Amino acid sequence: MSTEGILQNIARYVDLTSWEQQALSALLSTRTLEKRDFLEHPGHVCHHQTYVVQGALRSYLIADDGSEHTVQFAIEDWWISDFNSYIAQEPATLHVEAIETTQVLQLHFNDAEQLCRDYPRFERYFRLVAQKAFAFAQKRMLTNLSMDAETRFIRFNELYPSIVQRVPQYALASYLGMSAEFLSKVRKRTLRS
Amino acid sequence: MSTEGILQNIARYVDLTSWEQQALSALLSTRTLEKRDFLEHPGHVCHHQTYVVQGALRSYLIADDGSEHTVQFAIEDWWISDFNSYIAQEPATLHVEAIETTQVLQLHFNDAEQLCRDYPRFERYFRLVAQKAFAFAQKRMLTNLSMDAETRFIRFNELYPSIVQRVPQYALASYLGMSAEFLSKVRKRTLRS
DNA sequence: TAGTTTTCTTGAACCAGTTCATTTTTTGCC
DNA sequence: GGCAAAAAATGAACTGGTTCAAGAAAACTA
Repeated sequence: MSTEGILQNIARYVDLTSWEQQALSALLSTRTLEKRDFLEHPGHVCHHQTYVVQGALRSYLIADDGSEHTVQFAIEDWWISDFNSYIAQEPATLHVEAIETTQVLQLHFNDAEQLCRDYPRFERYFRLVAQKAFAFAQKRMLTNLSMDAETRFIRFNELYPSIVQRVPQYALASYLGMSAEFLSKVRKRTLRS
Repeated sequence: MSTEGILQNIARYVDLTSWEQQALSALLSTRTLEKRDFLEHPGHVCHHQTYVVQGALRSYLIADDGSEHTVQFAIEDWWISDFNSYIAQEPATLHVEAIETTQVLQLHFNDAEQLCRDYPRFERYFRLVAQKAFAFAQKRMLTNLSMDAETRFIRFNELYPSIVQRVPQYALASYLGMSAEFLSKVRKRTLRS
């Protein structure tokens, strides 16, 4: 099982002993998804946090009017879930779906909590990750509040060119808070000049 | 010094020993702000996390065109800061300003980190708080992506009526992602019916 | 490699929300 | 209580972005 990636990721935040590394590895389960397979569904409690080894996933809401709104993309080395469902262990509202063939590692909520209890370093790791995620979410909010659609696309394209390449445009549009048609026009405009 | 509130808040997440409670209390500093006083300024590193004992604060960005965008409100029993600046210890981009006379408790970044190292329960507390904050931020993002201005106001008014009462309307508008003028019209419409 | 499905593009009509300018109301303060 | 400053309301003109409908291009599938 390929846990090197995830262990390296964690090593950027905390130094795990090899015993701790083993404890984690023992709890991770591998899973492979084909494009359009779902990892989570609205109405079902999200029991796992999912780490992407290879591939790309996206979480999104389908609103009452049928429109889709992307909450998150996850490519290699990112965690994804319906996070609210995961931490509260309440029914999910989001879909988590594979954008391409994807290999993931999953950690069950109960196991993650147990790890945190048993080993302070895991508690620390998940604290630091959550804090970073929160800061990121606030930045995104601010970007959407303060910048127009074109600027939002240009920025995102600078920051995450690899996601722009790999993800369907309608999904990116719904992440950036504009219609797919408008993103198409914006791309034409900006990539021309 | 009035630390009962904050200790109760923490007790909702973890059980602190009285020794741990004392360790925290010793590190907290009280501060009183008048309306329009600033707690943080863009360009200065945000060294503290601030807990509101009594009063109301708001954090916001001033964009290049001079427009204000509210990131967060904090009333009694909430934490506030320029969170990105705080966790990365980088210069802030946000203002944190008192909306009314406000009494706060402040915890220095270094002290918070030390507490986390010394006492796993603090690490746990800050993990749980950060996770909840992240889930909240994702929900807010989704609300802004998927609902129109009027619905956003109605929802916010249902969830946080006390904030709607206490906060200037232009600040609320900039939090909800609409112009102050439009919020004024929306209010008229919805409060009439 | 033809046929099917999915995604992307394009243009025209439209509208939710903005902007600007002005007036009214509320708040604070000596 | 009276004056100044800040906040809220109001209306008219405008615009950034949406919606709808239709066609073109990619991407799968057999």
